[in-house]
Amino acid sequence: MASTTRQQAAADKRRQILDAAVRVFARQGFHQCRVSDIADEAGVAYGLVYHYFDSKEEVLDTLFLERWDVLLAMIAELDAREELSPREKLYRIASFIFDSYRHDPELMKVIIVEVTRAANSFGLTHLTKIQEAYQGIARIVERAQEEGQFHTGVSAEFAALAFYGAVEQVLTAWIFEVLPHGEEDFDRAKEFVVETVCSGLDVGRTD
Amino acid sequence: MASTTRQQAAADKRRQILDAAVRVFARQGFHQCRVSDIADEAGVAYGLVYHYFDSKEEVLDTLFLERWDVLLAMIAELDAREELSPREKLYRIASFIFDSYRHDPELMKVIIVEVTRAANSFGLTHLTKIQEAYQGIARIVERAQEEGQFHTGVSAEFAALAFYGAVEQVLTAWIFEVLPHGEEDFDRAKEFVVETVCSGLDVGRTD
DNA sequence: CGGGTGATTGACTGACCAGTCAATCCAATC
DNA sequence: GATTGGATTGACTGGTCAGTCAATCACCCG
Repeated sequence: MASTTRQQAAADKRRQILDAAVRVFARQGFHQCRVSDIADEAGVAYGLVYHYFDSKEEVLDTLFLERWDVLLAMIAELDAREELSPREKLYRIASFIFDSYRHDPELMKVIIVEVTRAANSFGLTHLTKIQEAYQGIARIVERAQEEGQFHTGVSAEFAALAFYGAVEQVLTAWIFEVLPHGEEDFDRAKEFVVETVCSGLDVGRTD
Repeated sequence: MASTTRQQAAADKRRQILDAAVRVFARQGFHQCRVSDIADEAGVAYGLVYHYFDSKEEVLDTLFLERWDVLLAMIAELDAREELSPREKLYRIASFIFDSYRHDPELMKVIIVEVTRAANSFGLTHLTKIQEAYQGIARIVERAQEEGQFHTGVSAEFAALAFYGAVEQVLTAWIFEVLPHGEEDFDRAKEFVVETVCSGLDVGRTD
């Protein structure tokens, strides 16, 4: 177990750097911070960051993928659950995303602001990964349309984009404090987004 | 009128620089391009950019505000039009934005990618302006709720965010070619976004 | 014309910072 | 207690660019 201790210590240091990076990226932004800021925040020498990562970008990269892959797995799993209504599926996706923010606002801020909404070179690197999320949502909508639970007047791709766009926009509003967000707002937001996308704003629905 | 000619020439040069900046920003991105790229594209000396603008950012600034102020005026004007249904009002806002893209995709790409979705220092500078758009849309929704045309189960702010988020997401998908966009897709997009937000995806509506 | 004012030029400077690297440390192993 | 190799250090380098500025140009007015 001796070597395990060594490996464990190394893995801990790596994580320590990643955690520090989240705080620094959230506070200053990816482009505005220096690698030395991350090292300082982690209480580690400058060069060590380059021992564990090839570049500054790879640090952000790692943070994004760690979390995004969980989302993708979650969407895929949801798609297969025949017993759930499409509305319930969308509700769970919205829940997952909003709860991710509730649980770790700094990490979600970094992911949304520096990757998902970042149209610069970096955002493009992960375009495929981001698209996978849209496509997963679109598949859920499509299936609901085939089964007659959603009407077919709107293409599934558009619907997925609209749903995801609404979620991200609310999150962005929270991140930049354009919209207040107390503890109860998280659950309201889930309901609201799903309600809007599924039932719309018009009066005269059954619901 | 001699001095007018002089002034006119100067104004033309300024515009020439702005137009070049749109192309360069759209092609390379704000942070990725150098001021010399703008000057070269405009066929003008490096220093002249600084004769007409205080900084690289002021160039982007100017491009954004020129267009965004038109949008804000349009929303405000729409809000006052008693005879239009809320659905029609939202349709016109979506139309304005999508048509702006159709008419000048490079400019809209710059505005969306480098300002509206740019959460970095620059996006924050214009947060207030961007918020004004949300608030304008929210006012339209609110008014529709008061008059019983929209149900009150969703707060007007959330609805506005969802609507704008959906529009921006579709635009972003076009910009990054995640979604194809032939000439007929513009009109489809307007319908789809408004349909989704107003009537929702559920079956069993009157419409 | 001649002087003045604003337009135009582009070389240069100063600051910044990602990534490198040679040196040092230290824990595990024999 | 000597050896080895990964972990750790931080000074340094090389390249990039925004913004400055002194010089030059061209139009206009008296």
